[in-house]
Amino acid sequence: MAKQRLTELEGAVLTEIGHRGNDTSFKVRRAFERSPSSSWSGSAGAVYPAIARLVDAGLIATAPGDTRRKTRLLSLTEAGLAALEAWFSDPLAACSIGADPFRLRAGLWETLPAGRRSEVIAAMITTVRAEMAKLKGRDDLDPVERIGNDLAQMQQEMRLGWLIRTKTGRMSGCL
Amino acid sequence: MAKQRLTELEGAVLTEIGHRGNDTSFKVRRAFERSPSSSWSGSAGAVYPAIARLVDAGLIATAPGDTRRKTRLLSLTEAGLAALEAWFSDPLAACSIGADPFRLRAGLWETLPAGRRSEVIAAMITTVRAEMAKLKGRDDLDPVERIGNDLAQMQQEMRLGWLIRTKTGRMSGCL
DNA sequence: CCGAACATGTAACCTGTTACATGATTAC
DNA sequence: GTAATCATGTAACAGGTTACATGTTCGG
Repeated sequence: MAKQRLTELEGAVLTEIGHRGNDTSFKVRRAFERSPSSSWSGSAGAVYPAIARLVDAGLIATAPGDTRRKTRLLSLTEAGLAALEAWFSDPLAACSIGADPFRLRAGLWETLPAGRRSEVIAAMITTVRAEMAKLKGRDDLDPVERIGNDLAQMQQEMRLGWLIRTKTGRMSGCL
Repeated sequence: MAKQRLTELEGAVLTEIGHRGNDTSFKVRRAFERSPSSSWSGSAGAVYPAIARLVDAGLIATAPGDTRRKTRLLSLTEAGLAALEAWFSDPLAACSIGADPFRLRAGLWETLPAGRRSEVIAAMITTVRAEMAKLKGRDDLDPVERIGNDLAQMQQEMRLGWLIRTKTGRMSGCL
């Protein structure tokens, strides 16, 4: 009955329901769709089955909402709240490295010939700046999401700093 | 025949073969197993089928190696090299946000009662320091992987800074 | 000789993606 | 009225995880 360990998606679903006021499956799904992170597609085929699993595991309770639209209001059970806290308090899971597309690719840019490398680095700088502007423009965030958004901005700033250091370091060597 | 778009795993496989001297399926797999990132399991059921797909797509060429052990030596075809470069040069893919377990959880720590929150933050600080030490201890890295390792360290340093700022900020309010 | 590491793969299962299907409500 | 949004799901497919199966080579 009780789930062994929550996936990232399941933890995020419990977060949406427990701390972000998204009380229907649709709102949870839409929240993922609007997330700036590329790892959340918010596809119905992922979110609805995940919620169904969590209901089966006794972590989410359902109550009838607007009956004409057959909406189901979702809330965390006590077990769900405990599972969520266990999920987000686990240091090994929280502090692990994760999947960063930038980190995965950055080493390869150095293997390019100098001209092409400058082009690619310049394109990356432009794109990081654009992504950062998007993150800064988000203003309808609750406190929980605000912190995630701040951390995402800090990561983009870190990338930008690295790109600029790399560029100037290499360029000065080429002149 | 040609693949439409490479997944992160497929791009990483081509990287291992093209720029890290891992010329057999087993070495590629072992490289993923030893990666500090939690997103690579290096499971045979992921790596071998991925390589098979890339061979089918004409991106990887195979040559017989030690025949007794039926090893196959892998190398990138011209198409494979081009696909790899397209993969790592795409700015939108490279600069997207990715899946960060820390960012996903950090907002929730603030929802804990003060005592529990201090405990959790302290545990996170300890774990981030330990992870950072592991990253610093890795010394058998080629140039491509070295850059990825540096970026991972920078991210852990960023996390540590955030944790300490959060802790002191909150603690001073509590005193 | 025996265990660890090398070397390659498969099968069952679970999860996520894409695309489809259905229908109600709201804004113009 | 009609297009967008709300609202809930399913089916086919792709991909990853776990566990298993098989055999070789090397160090002690």
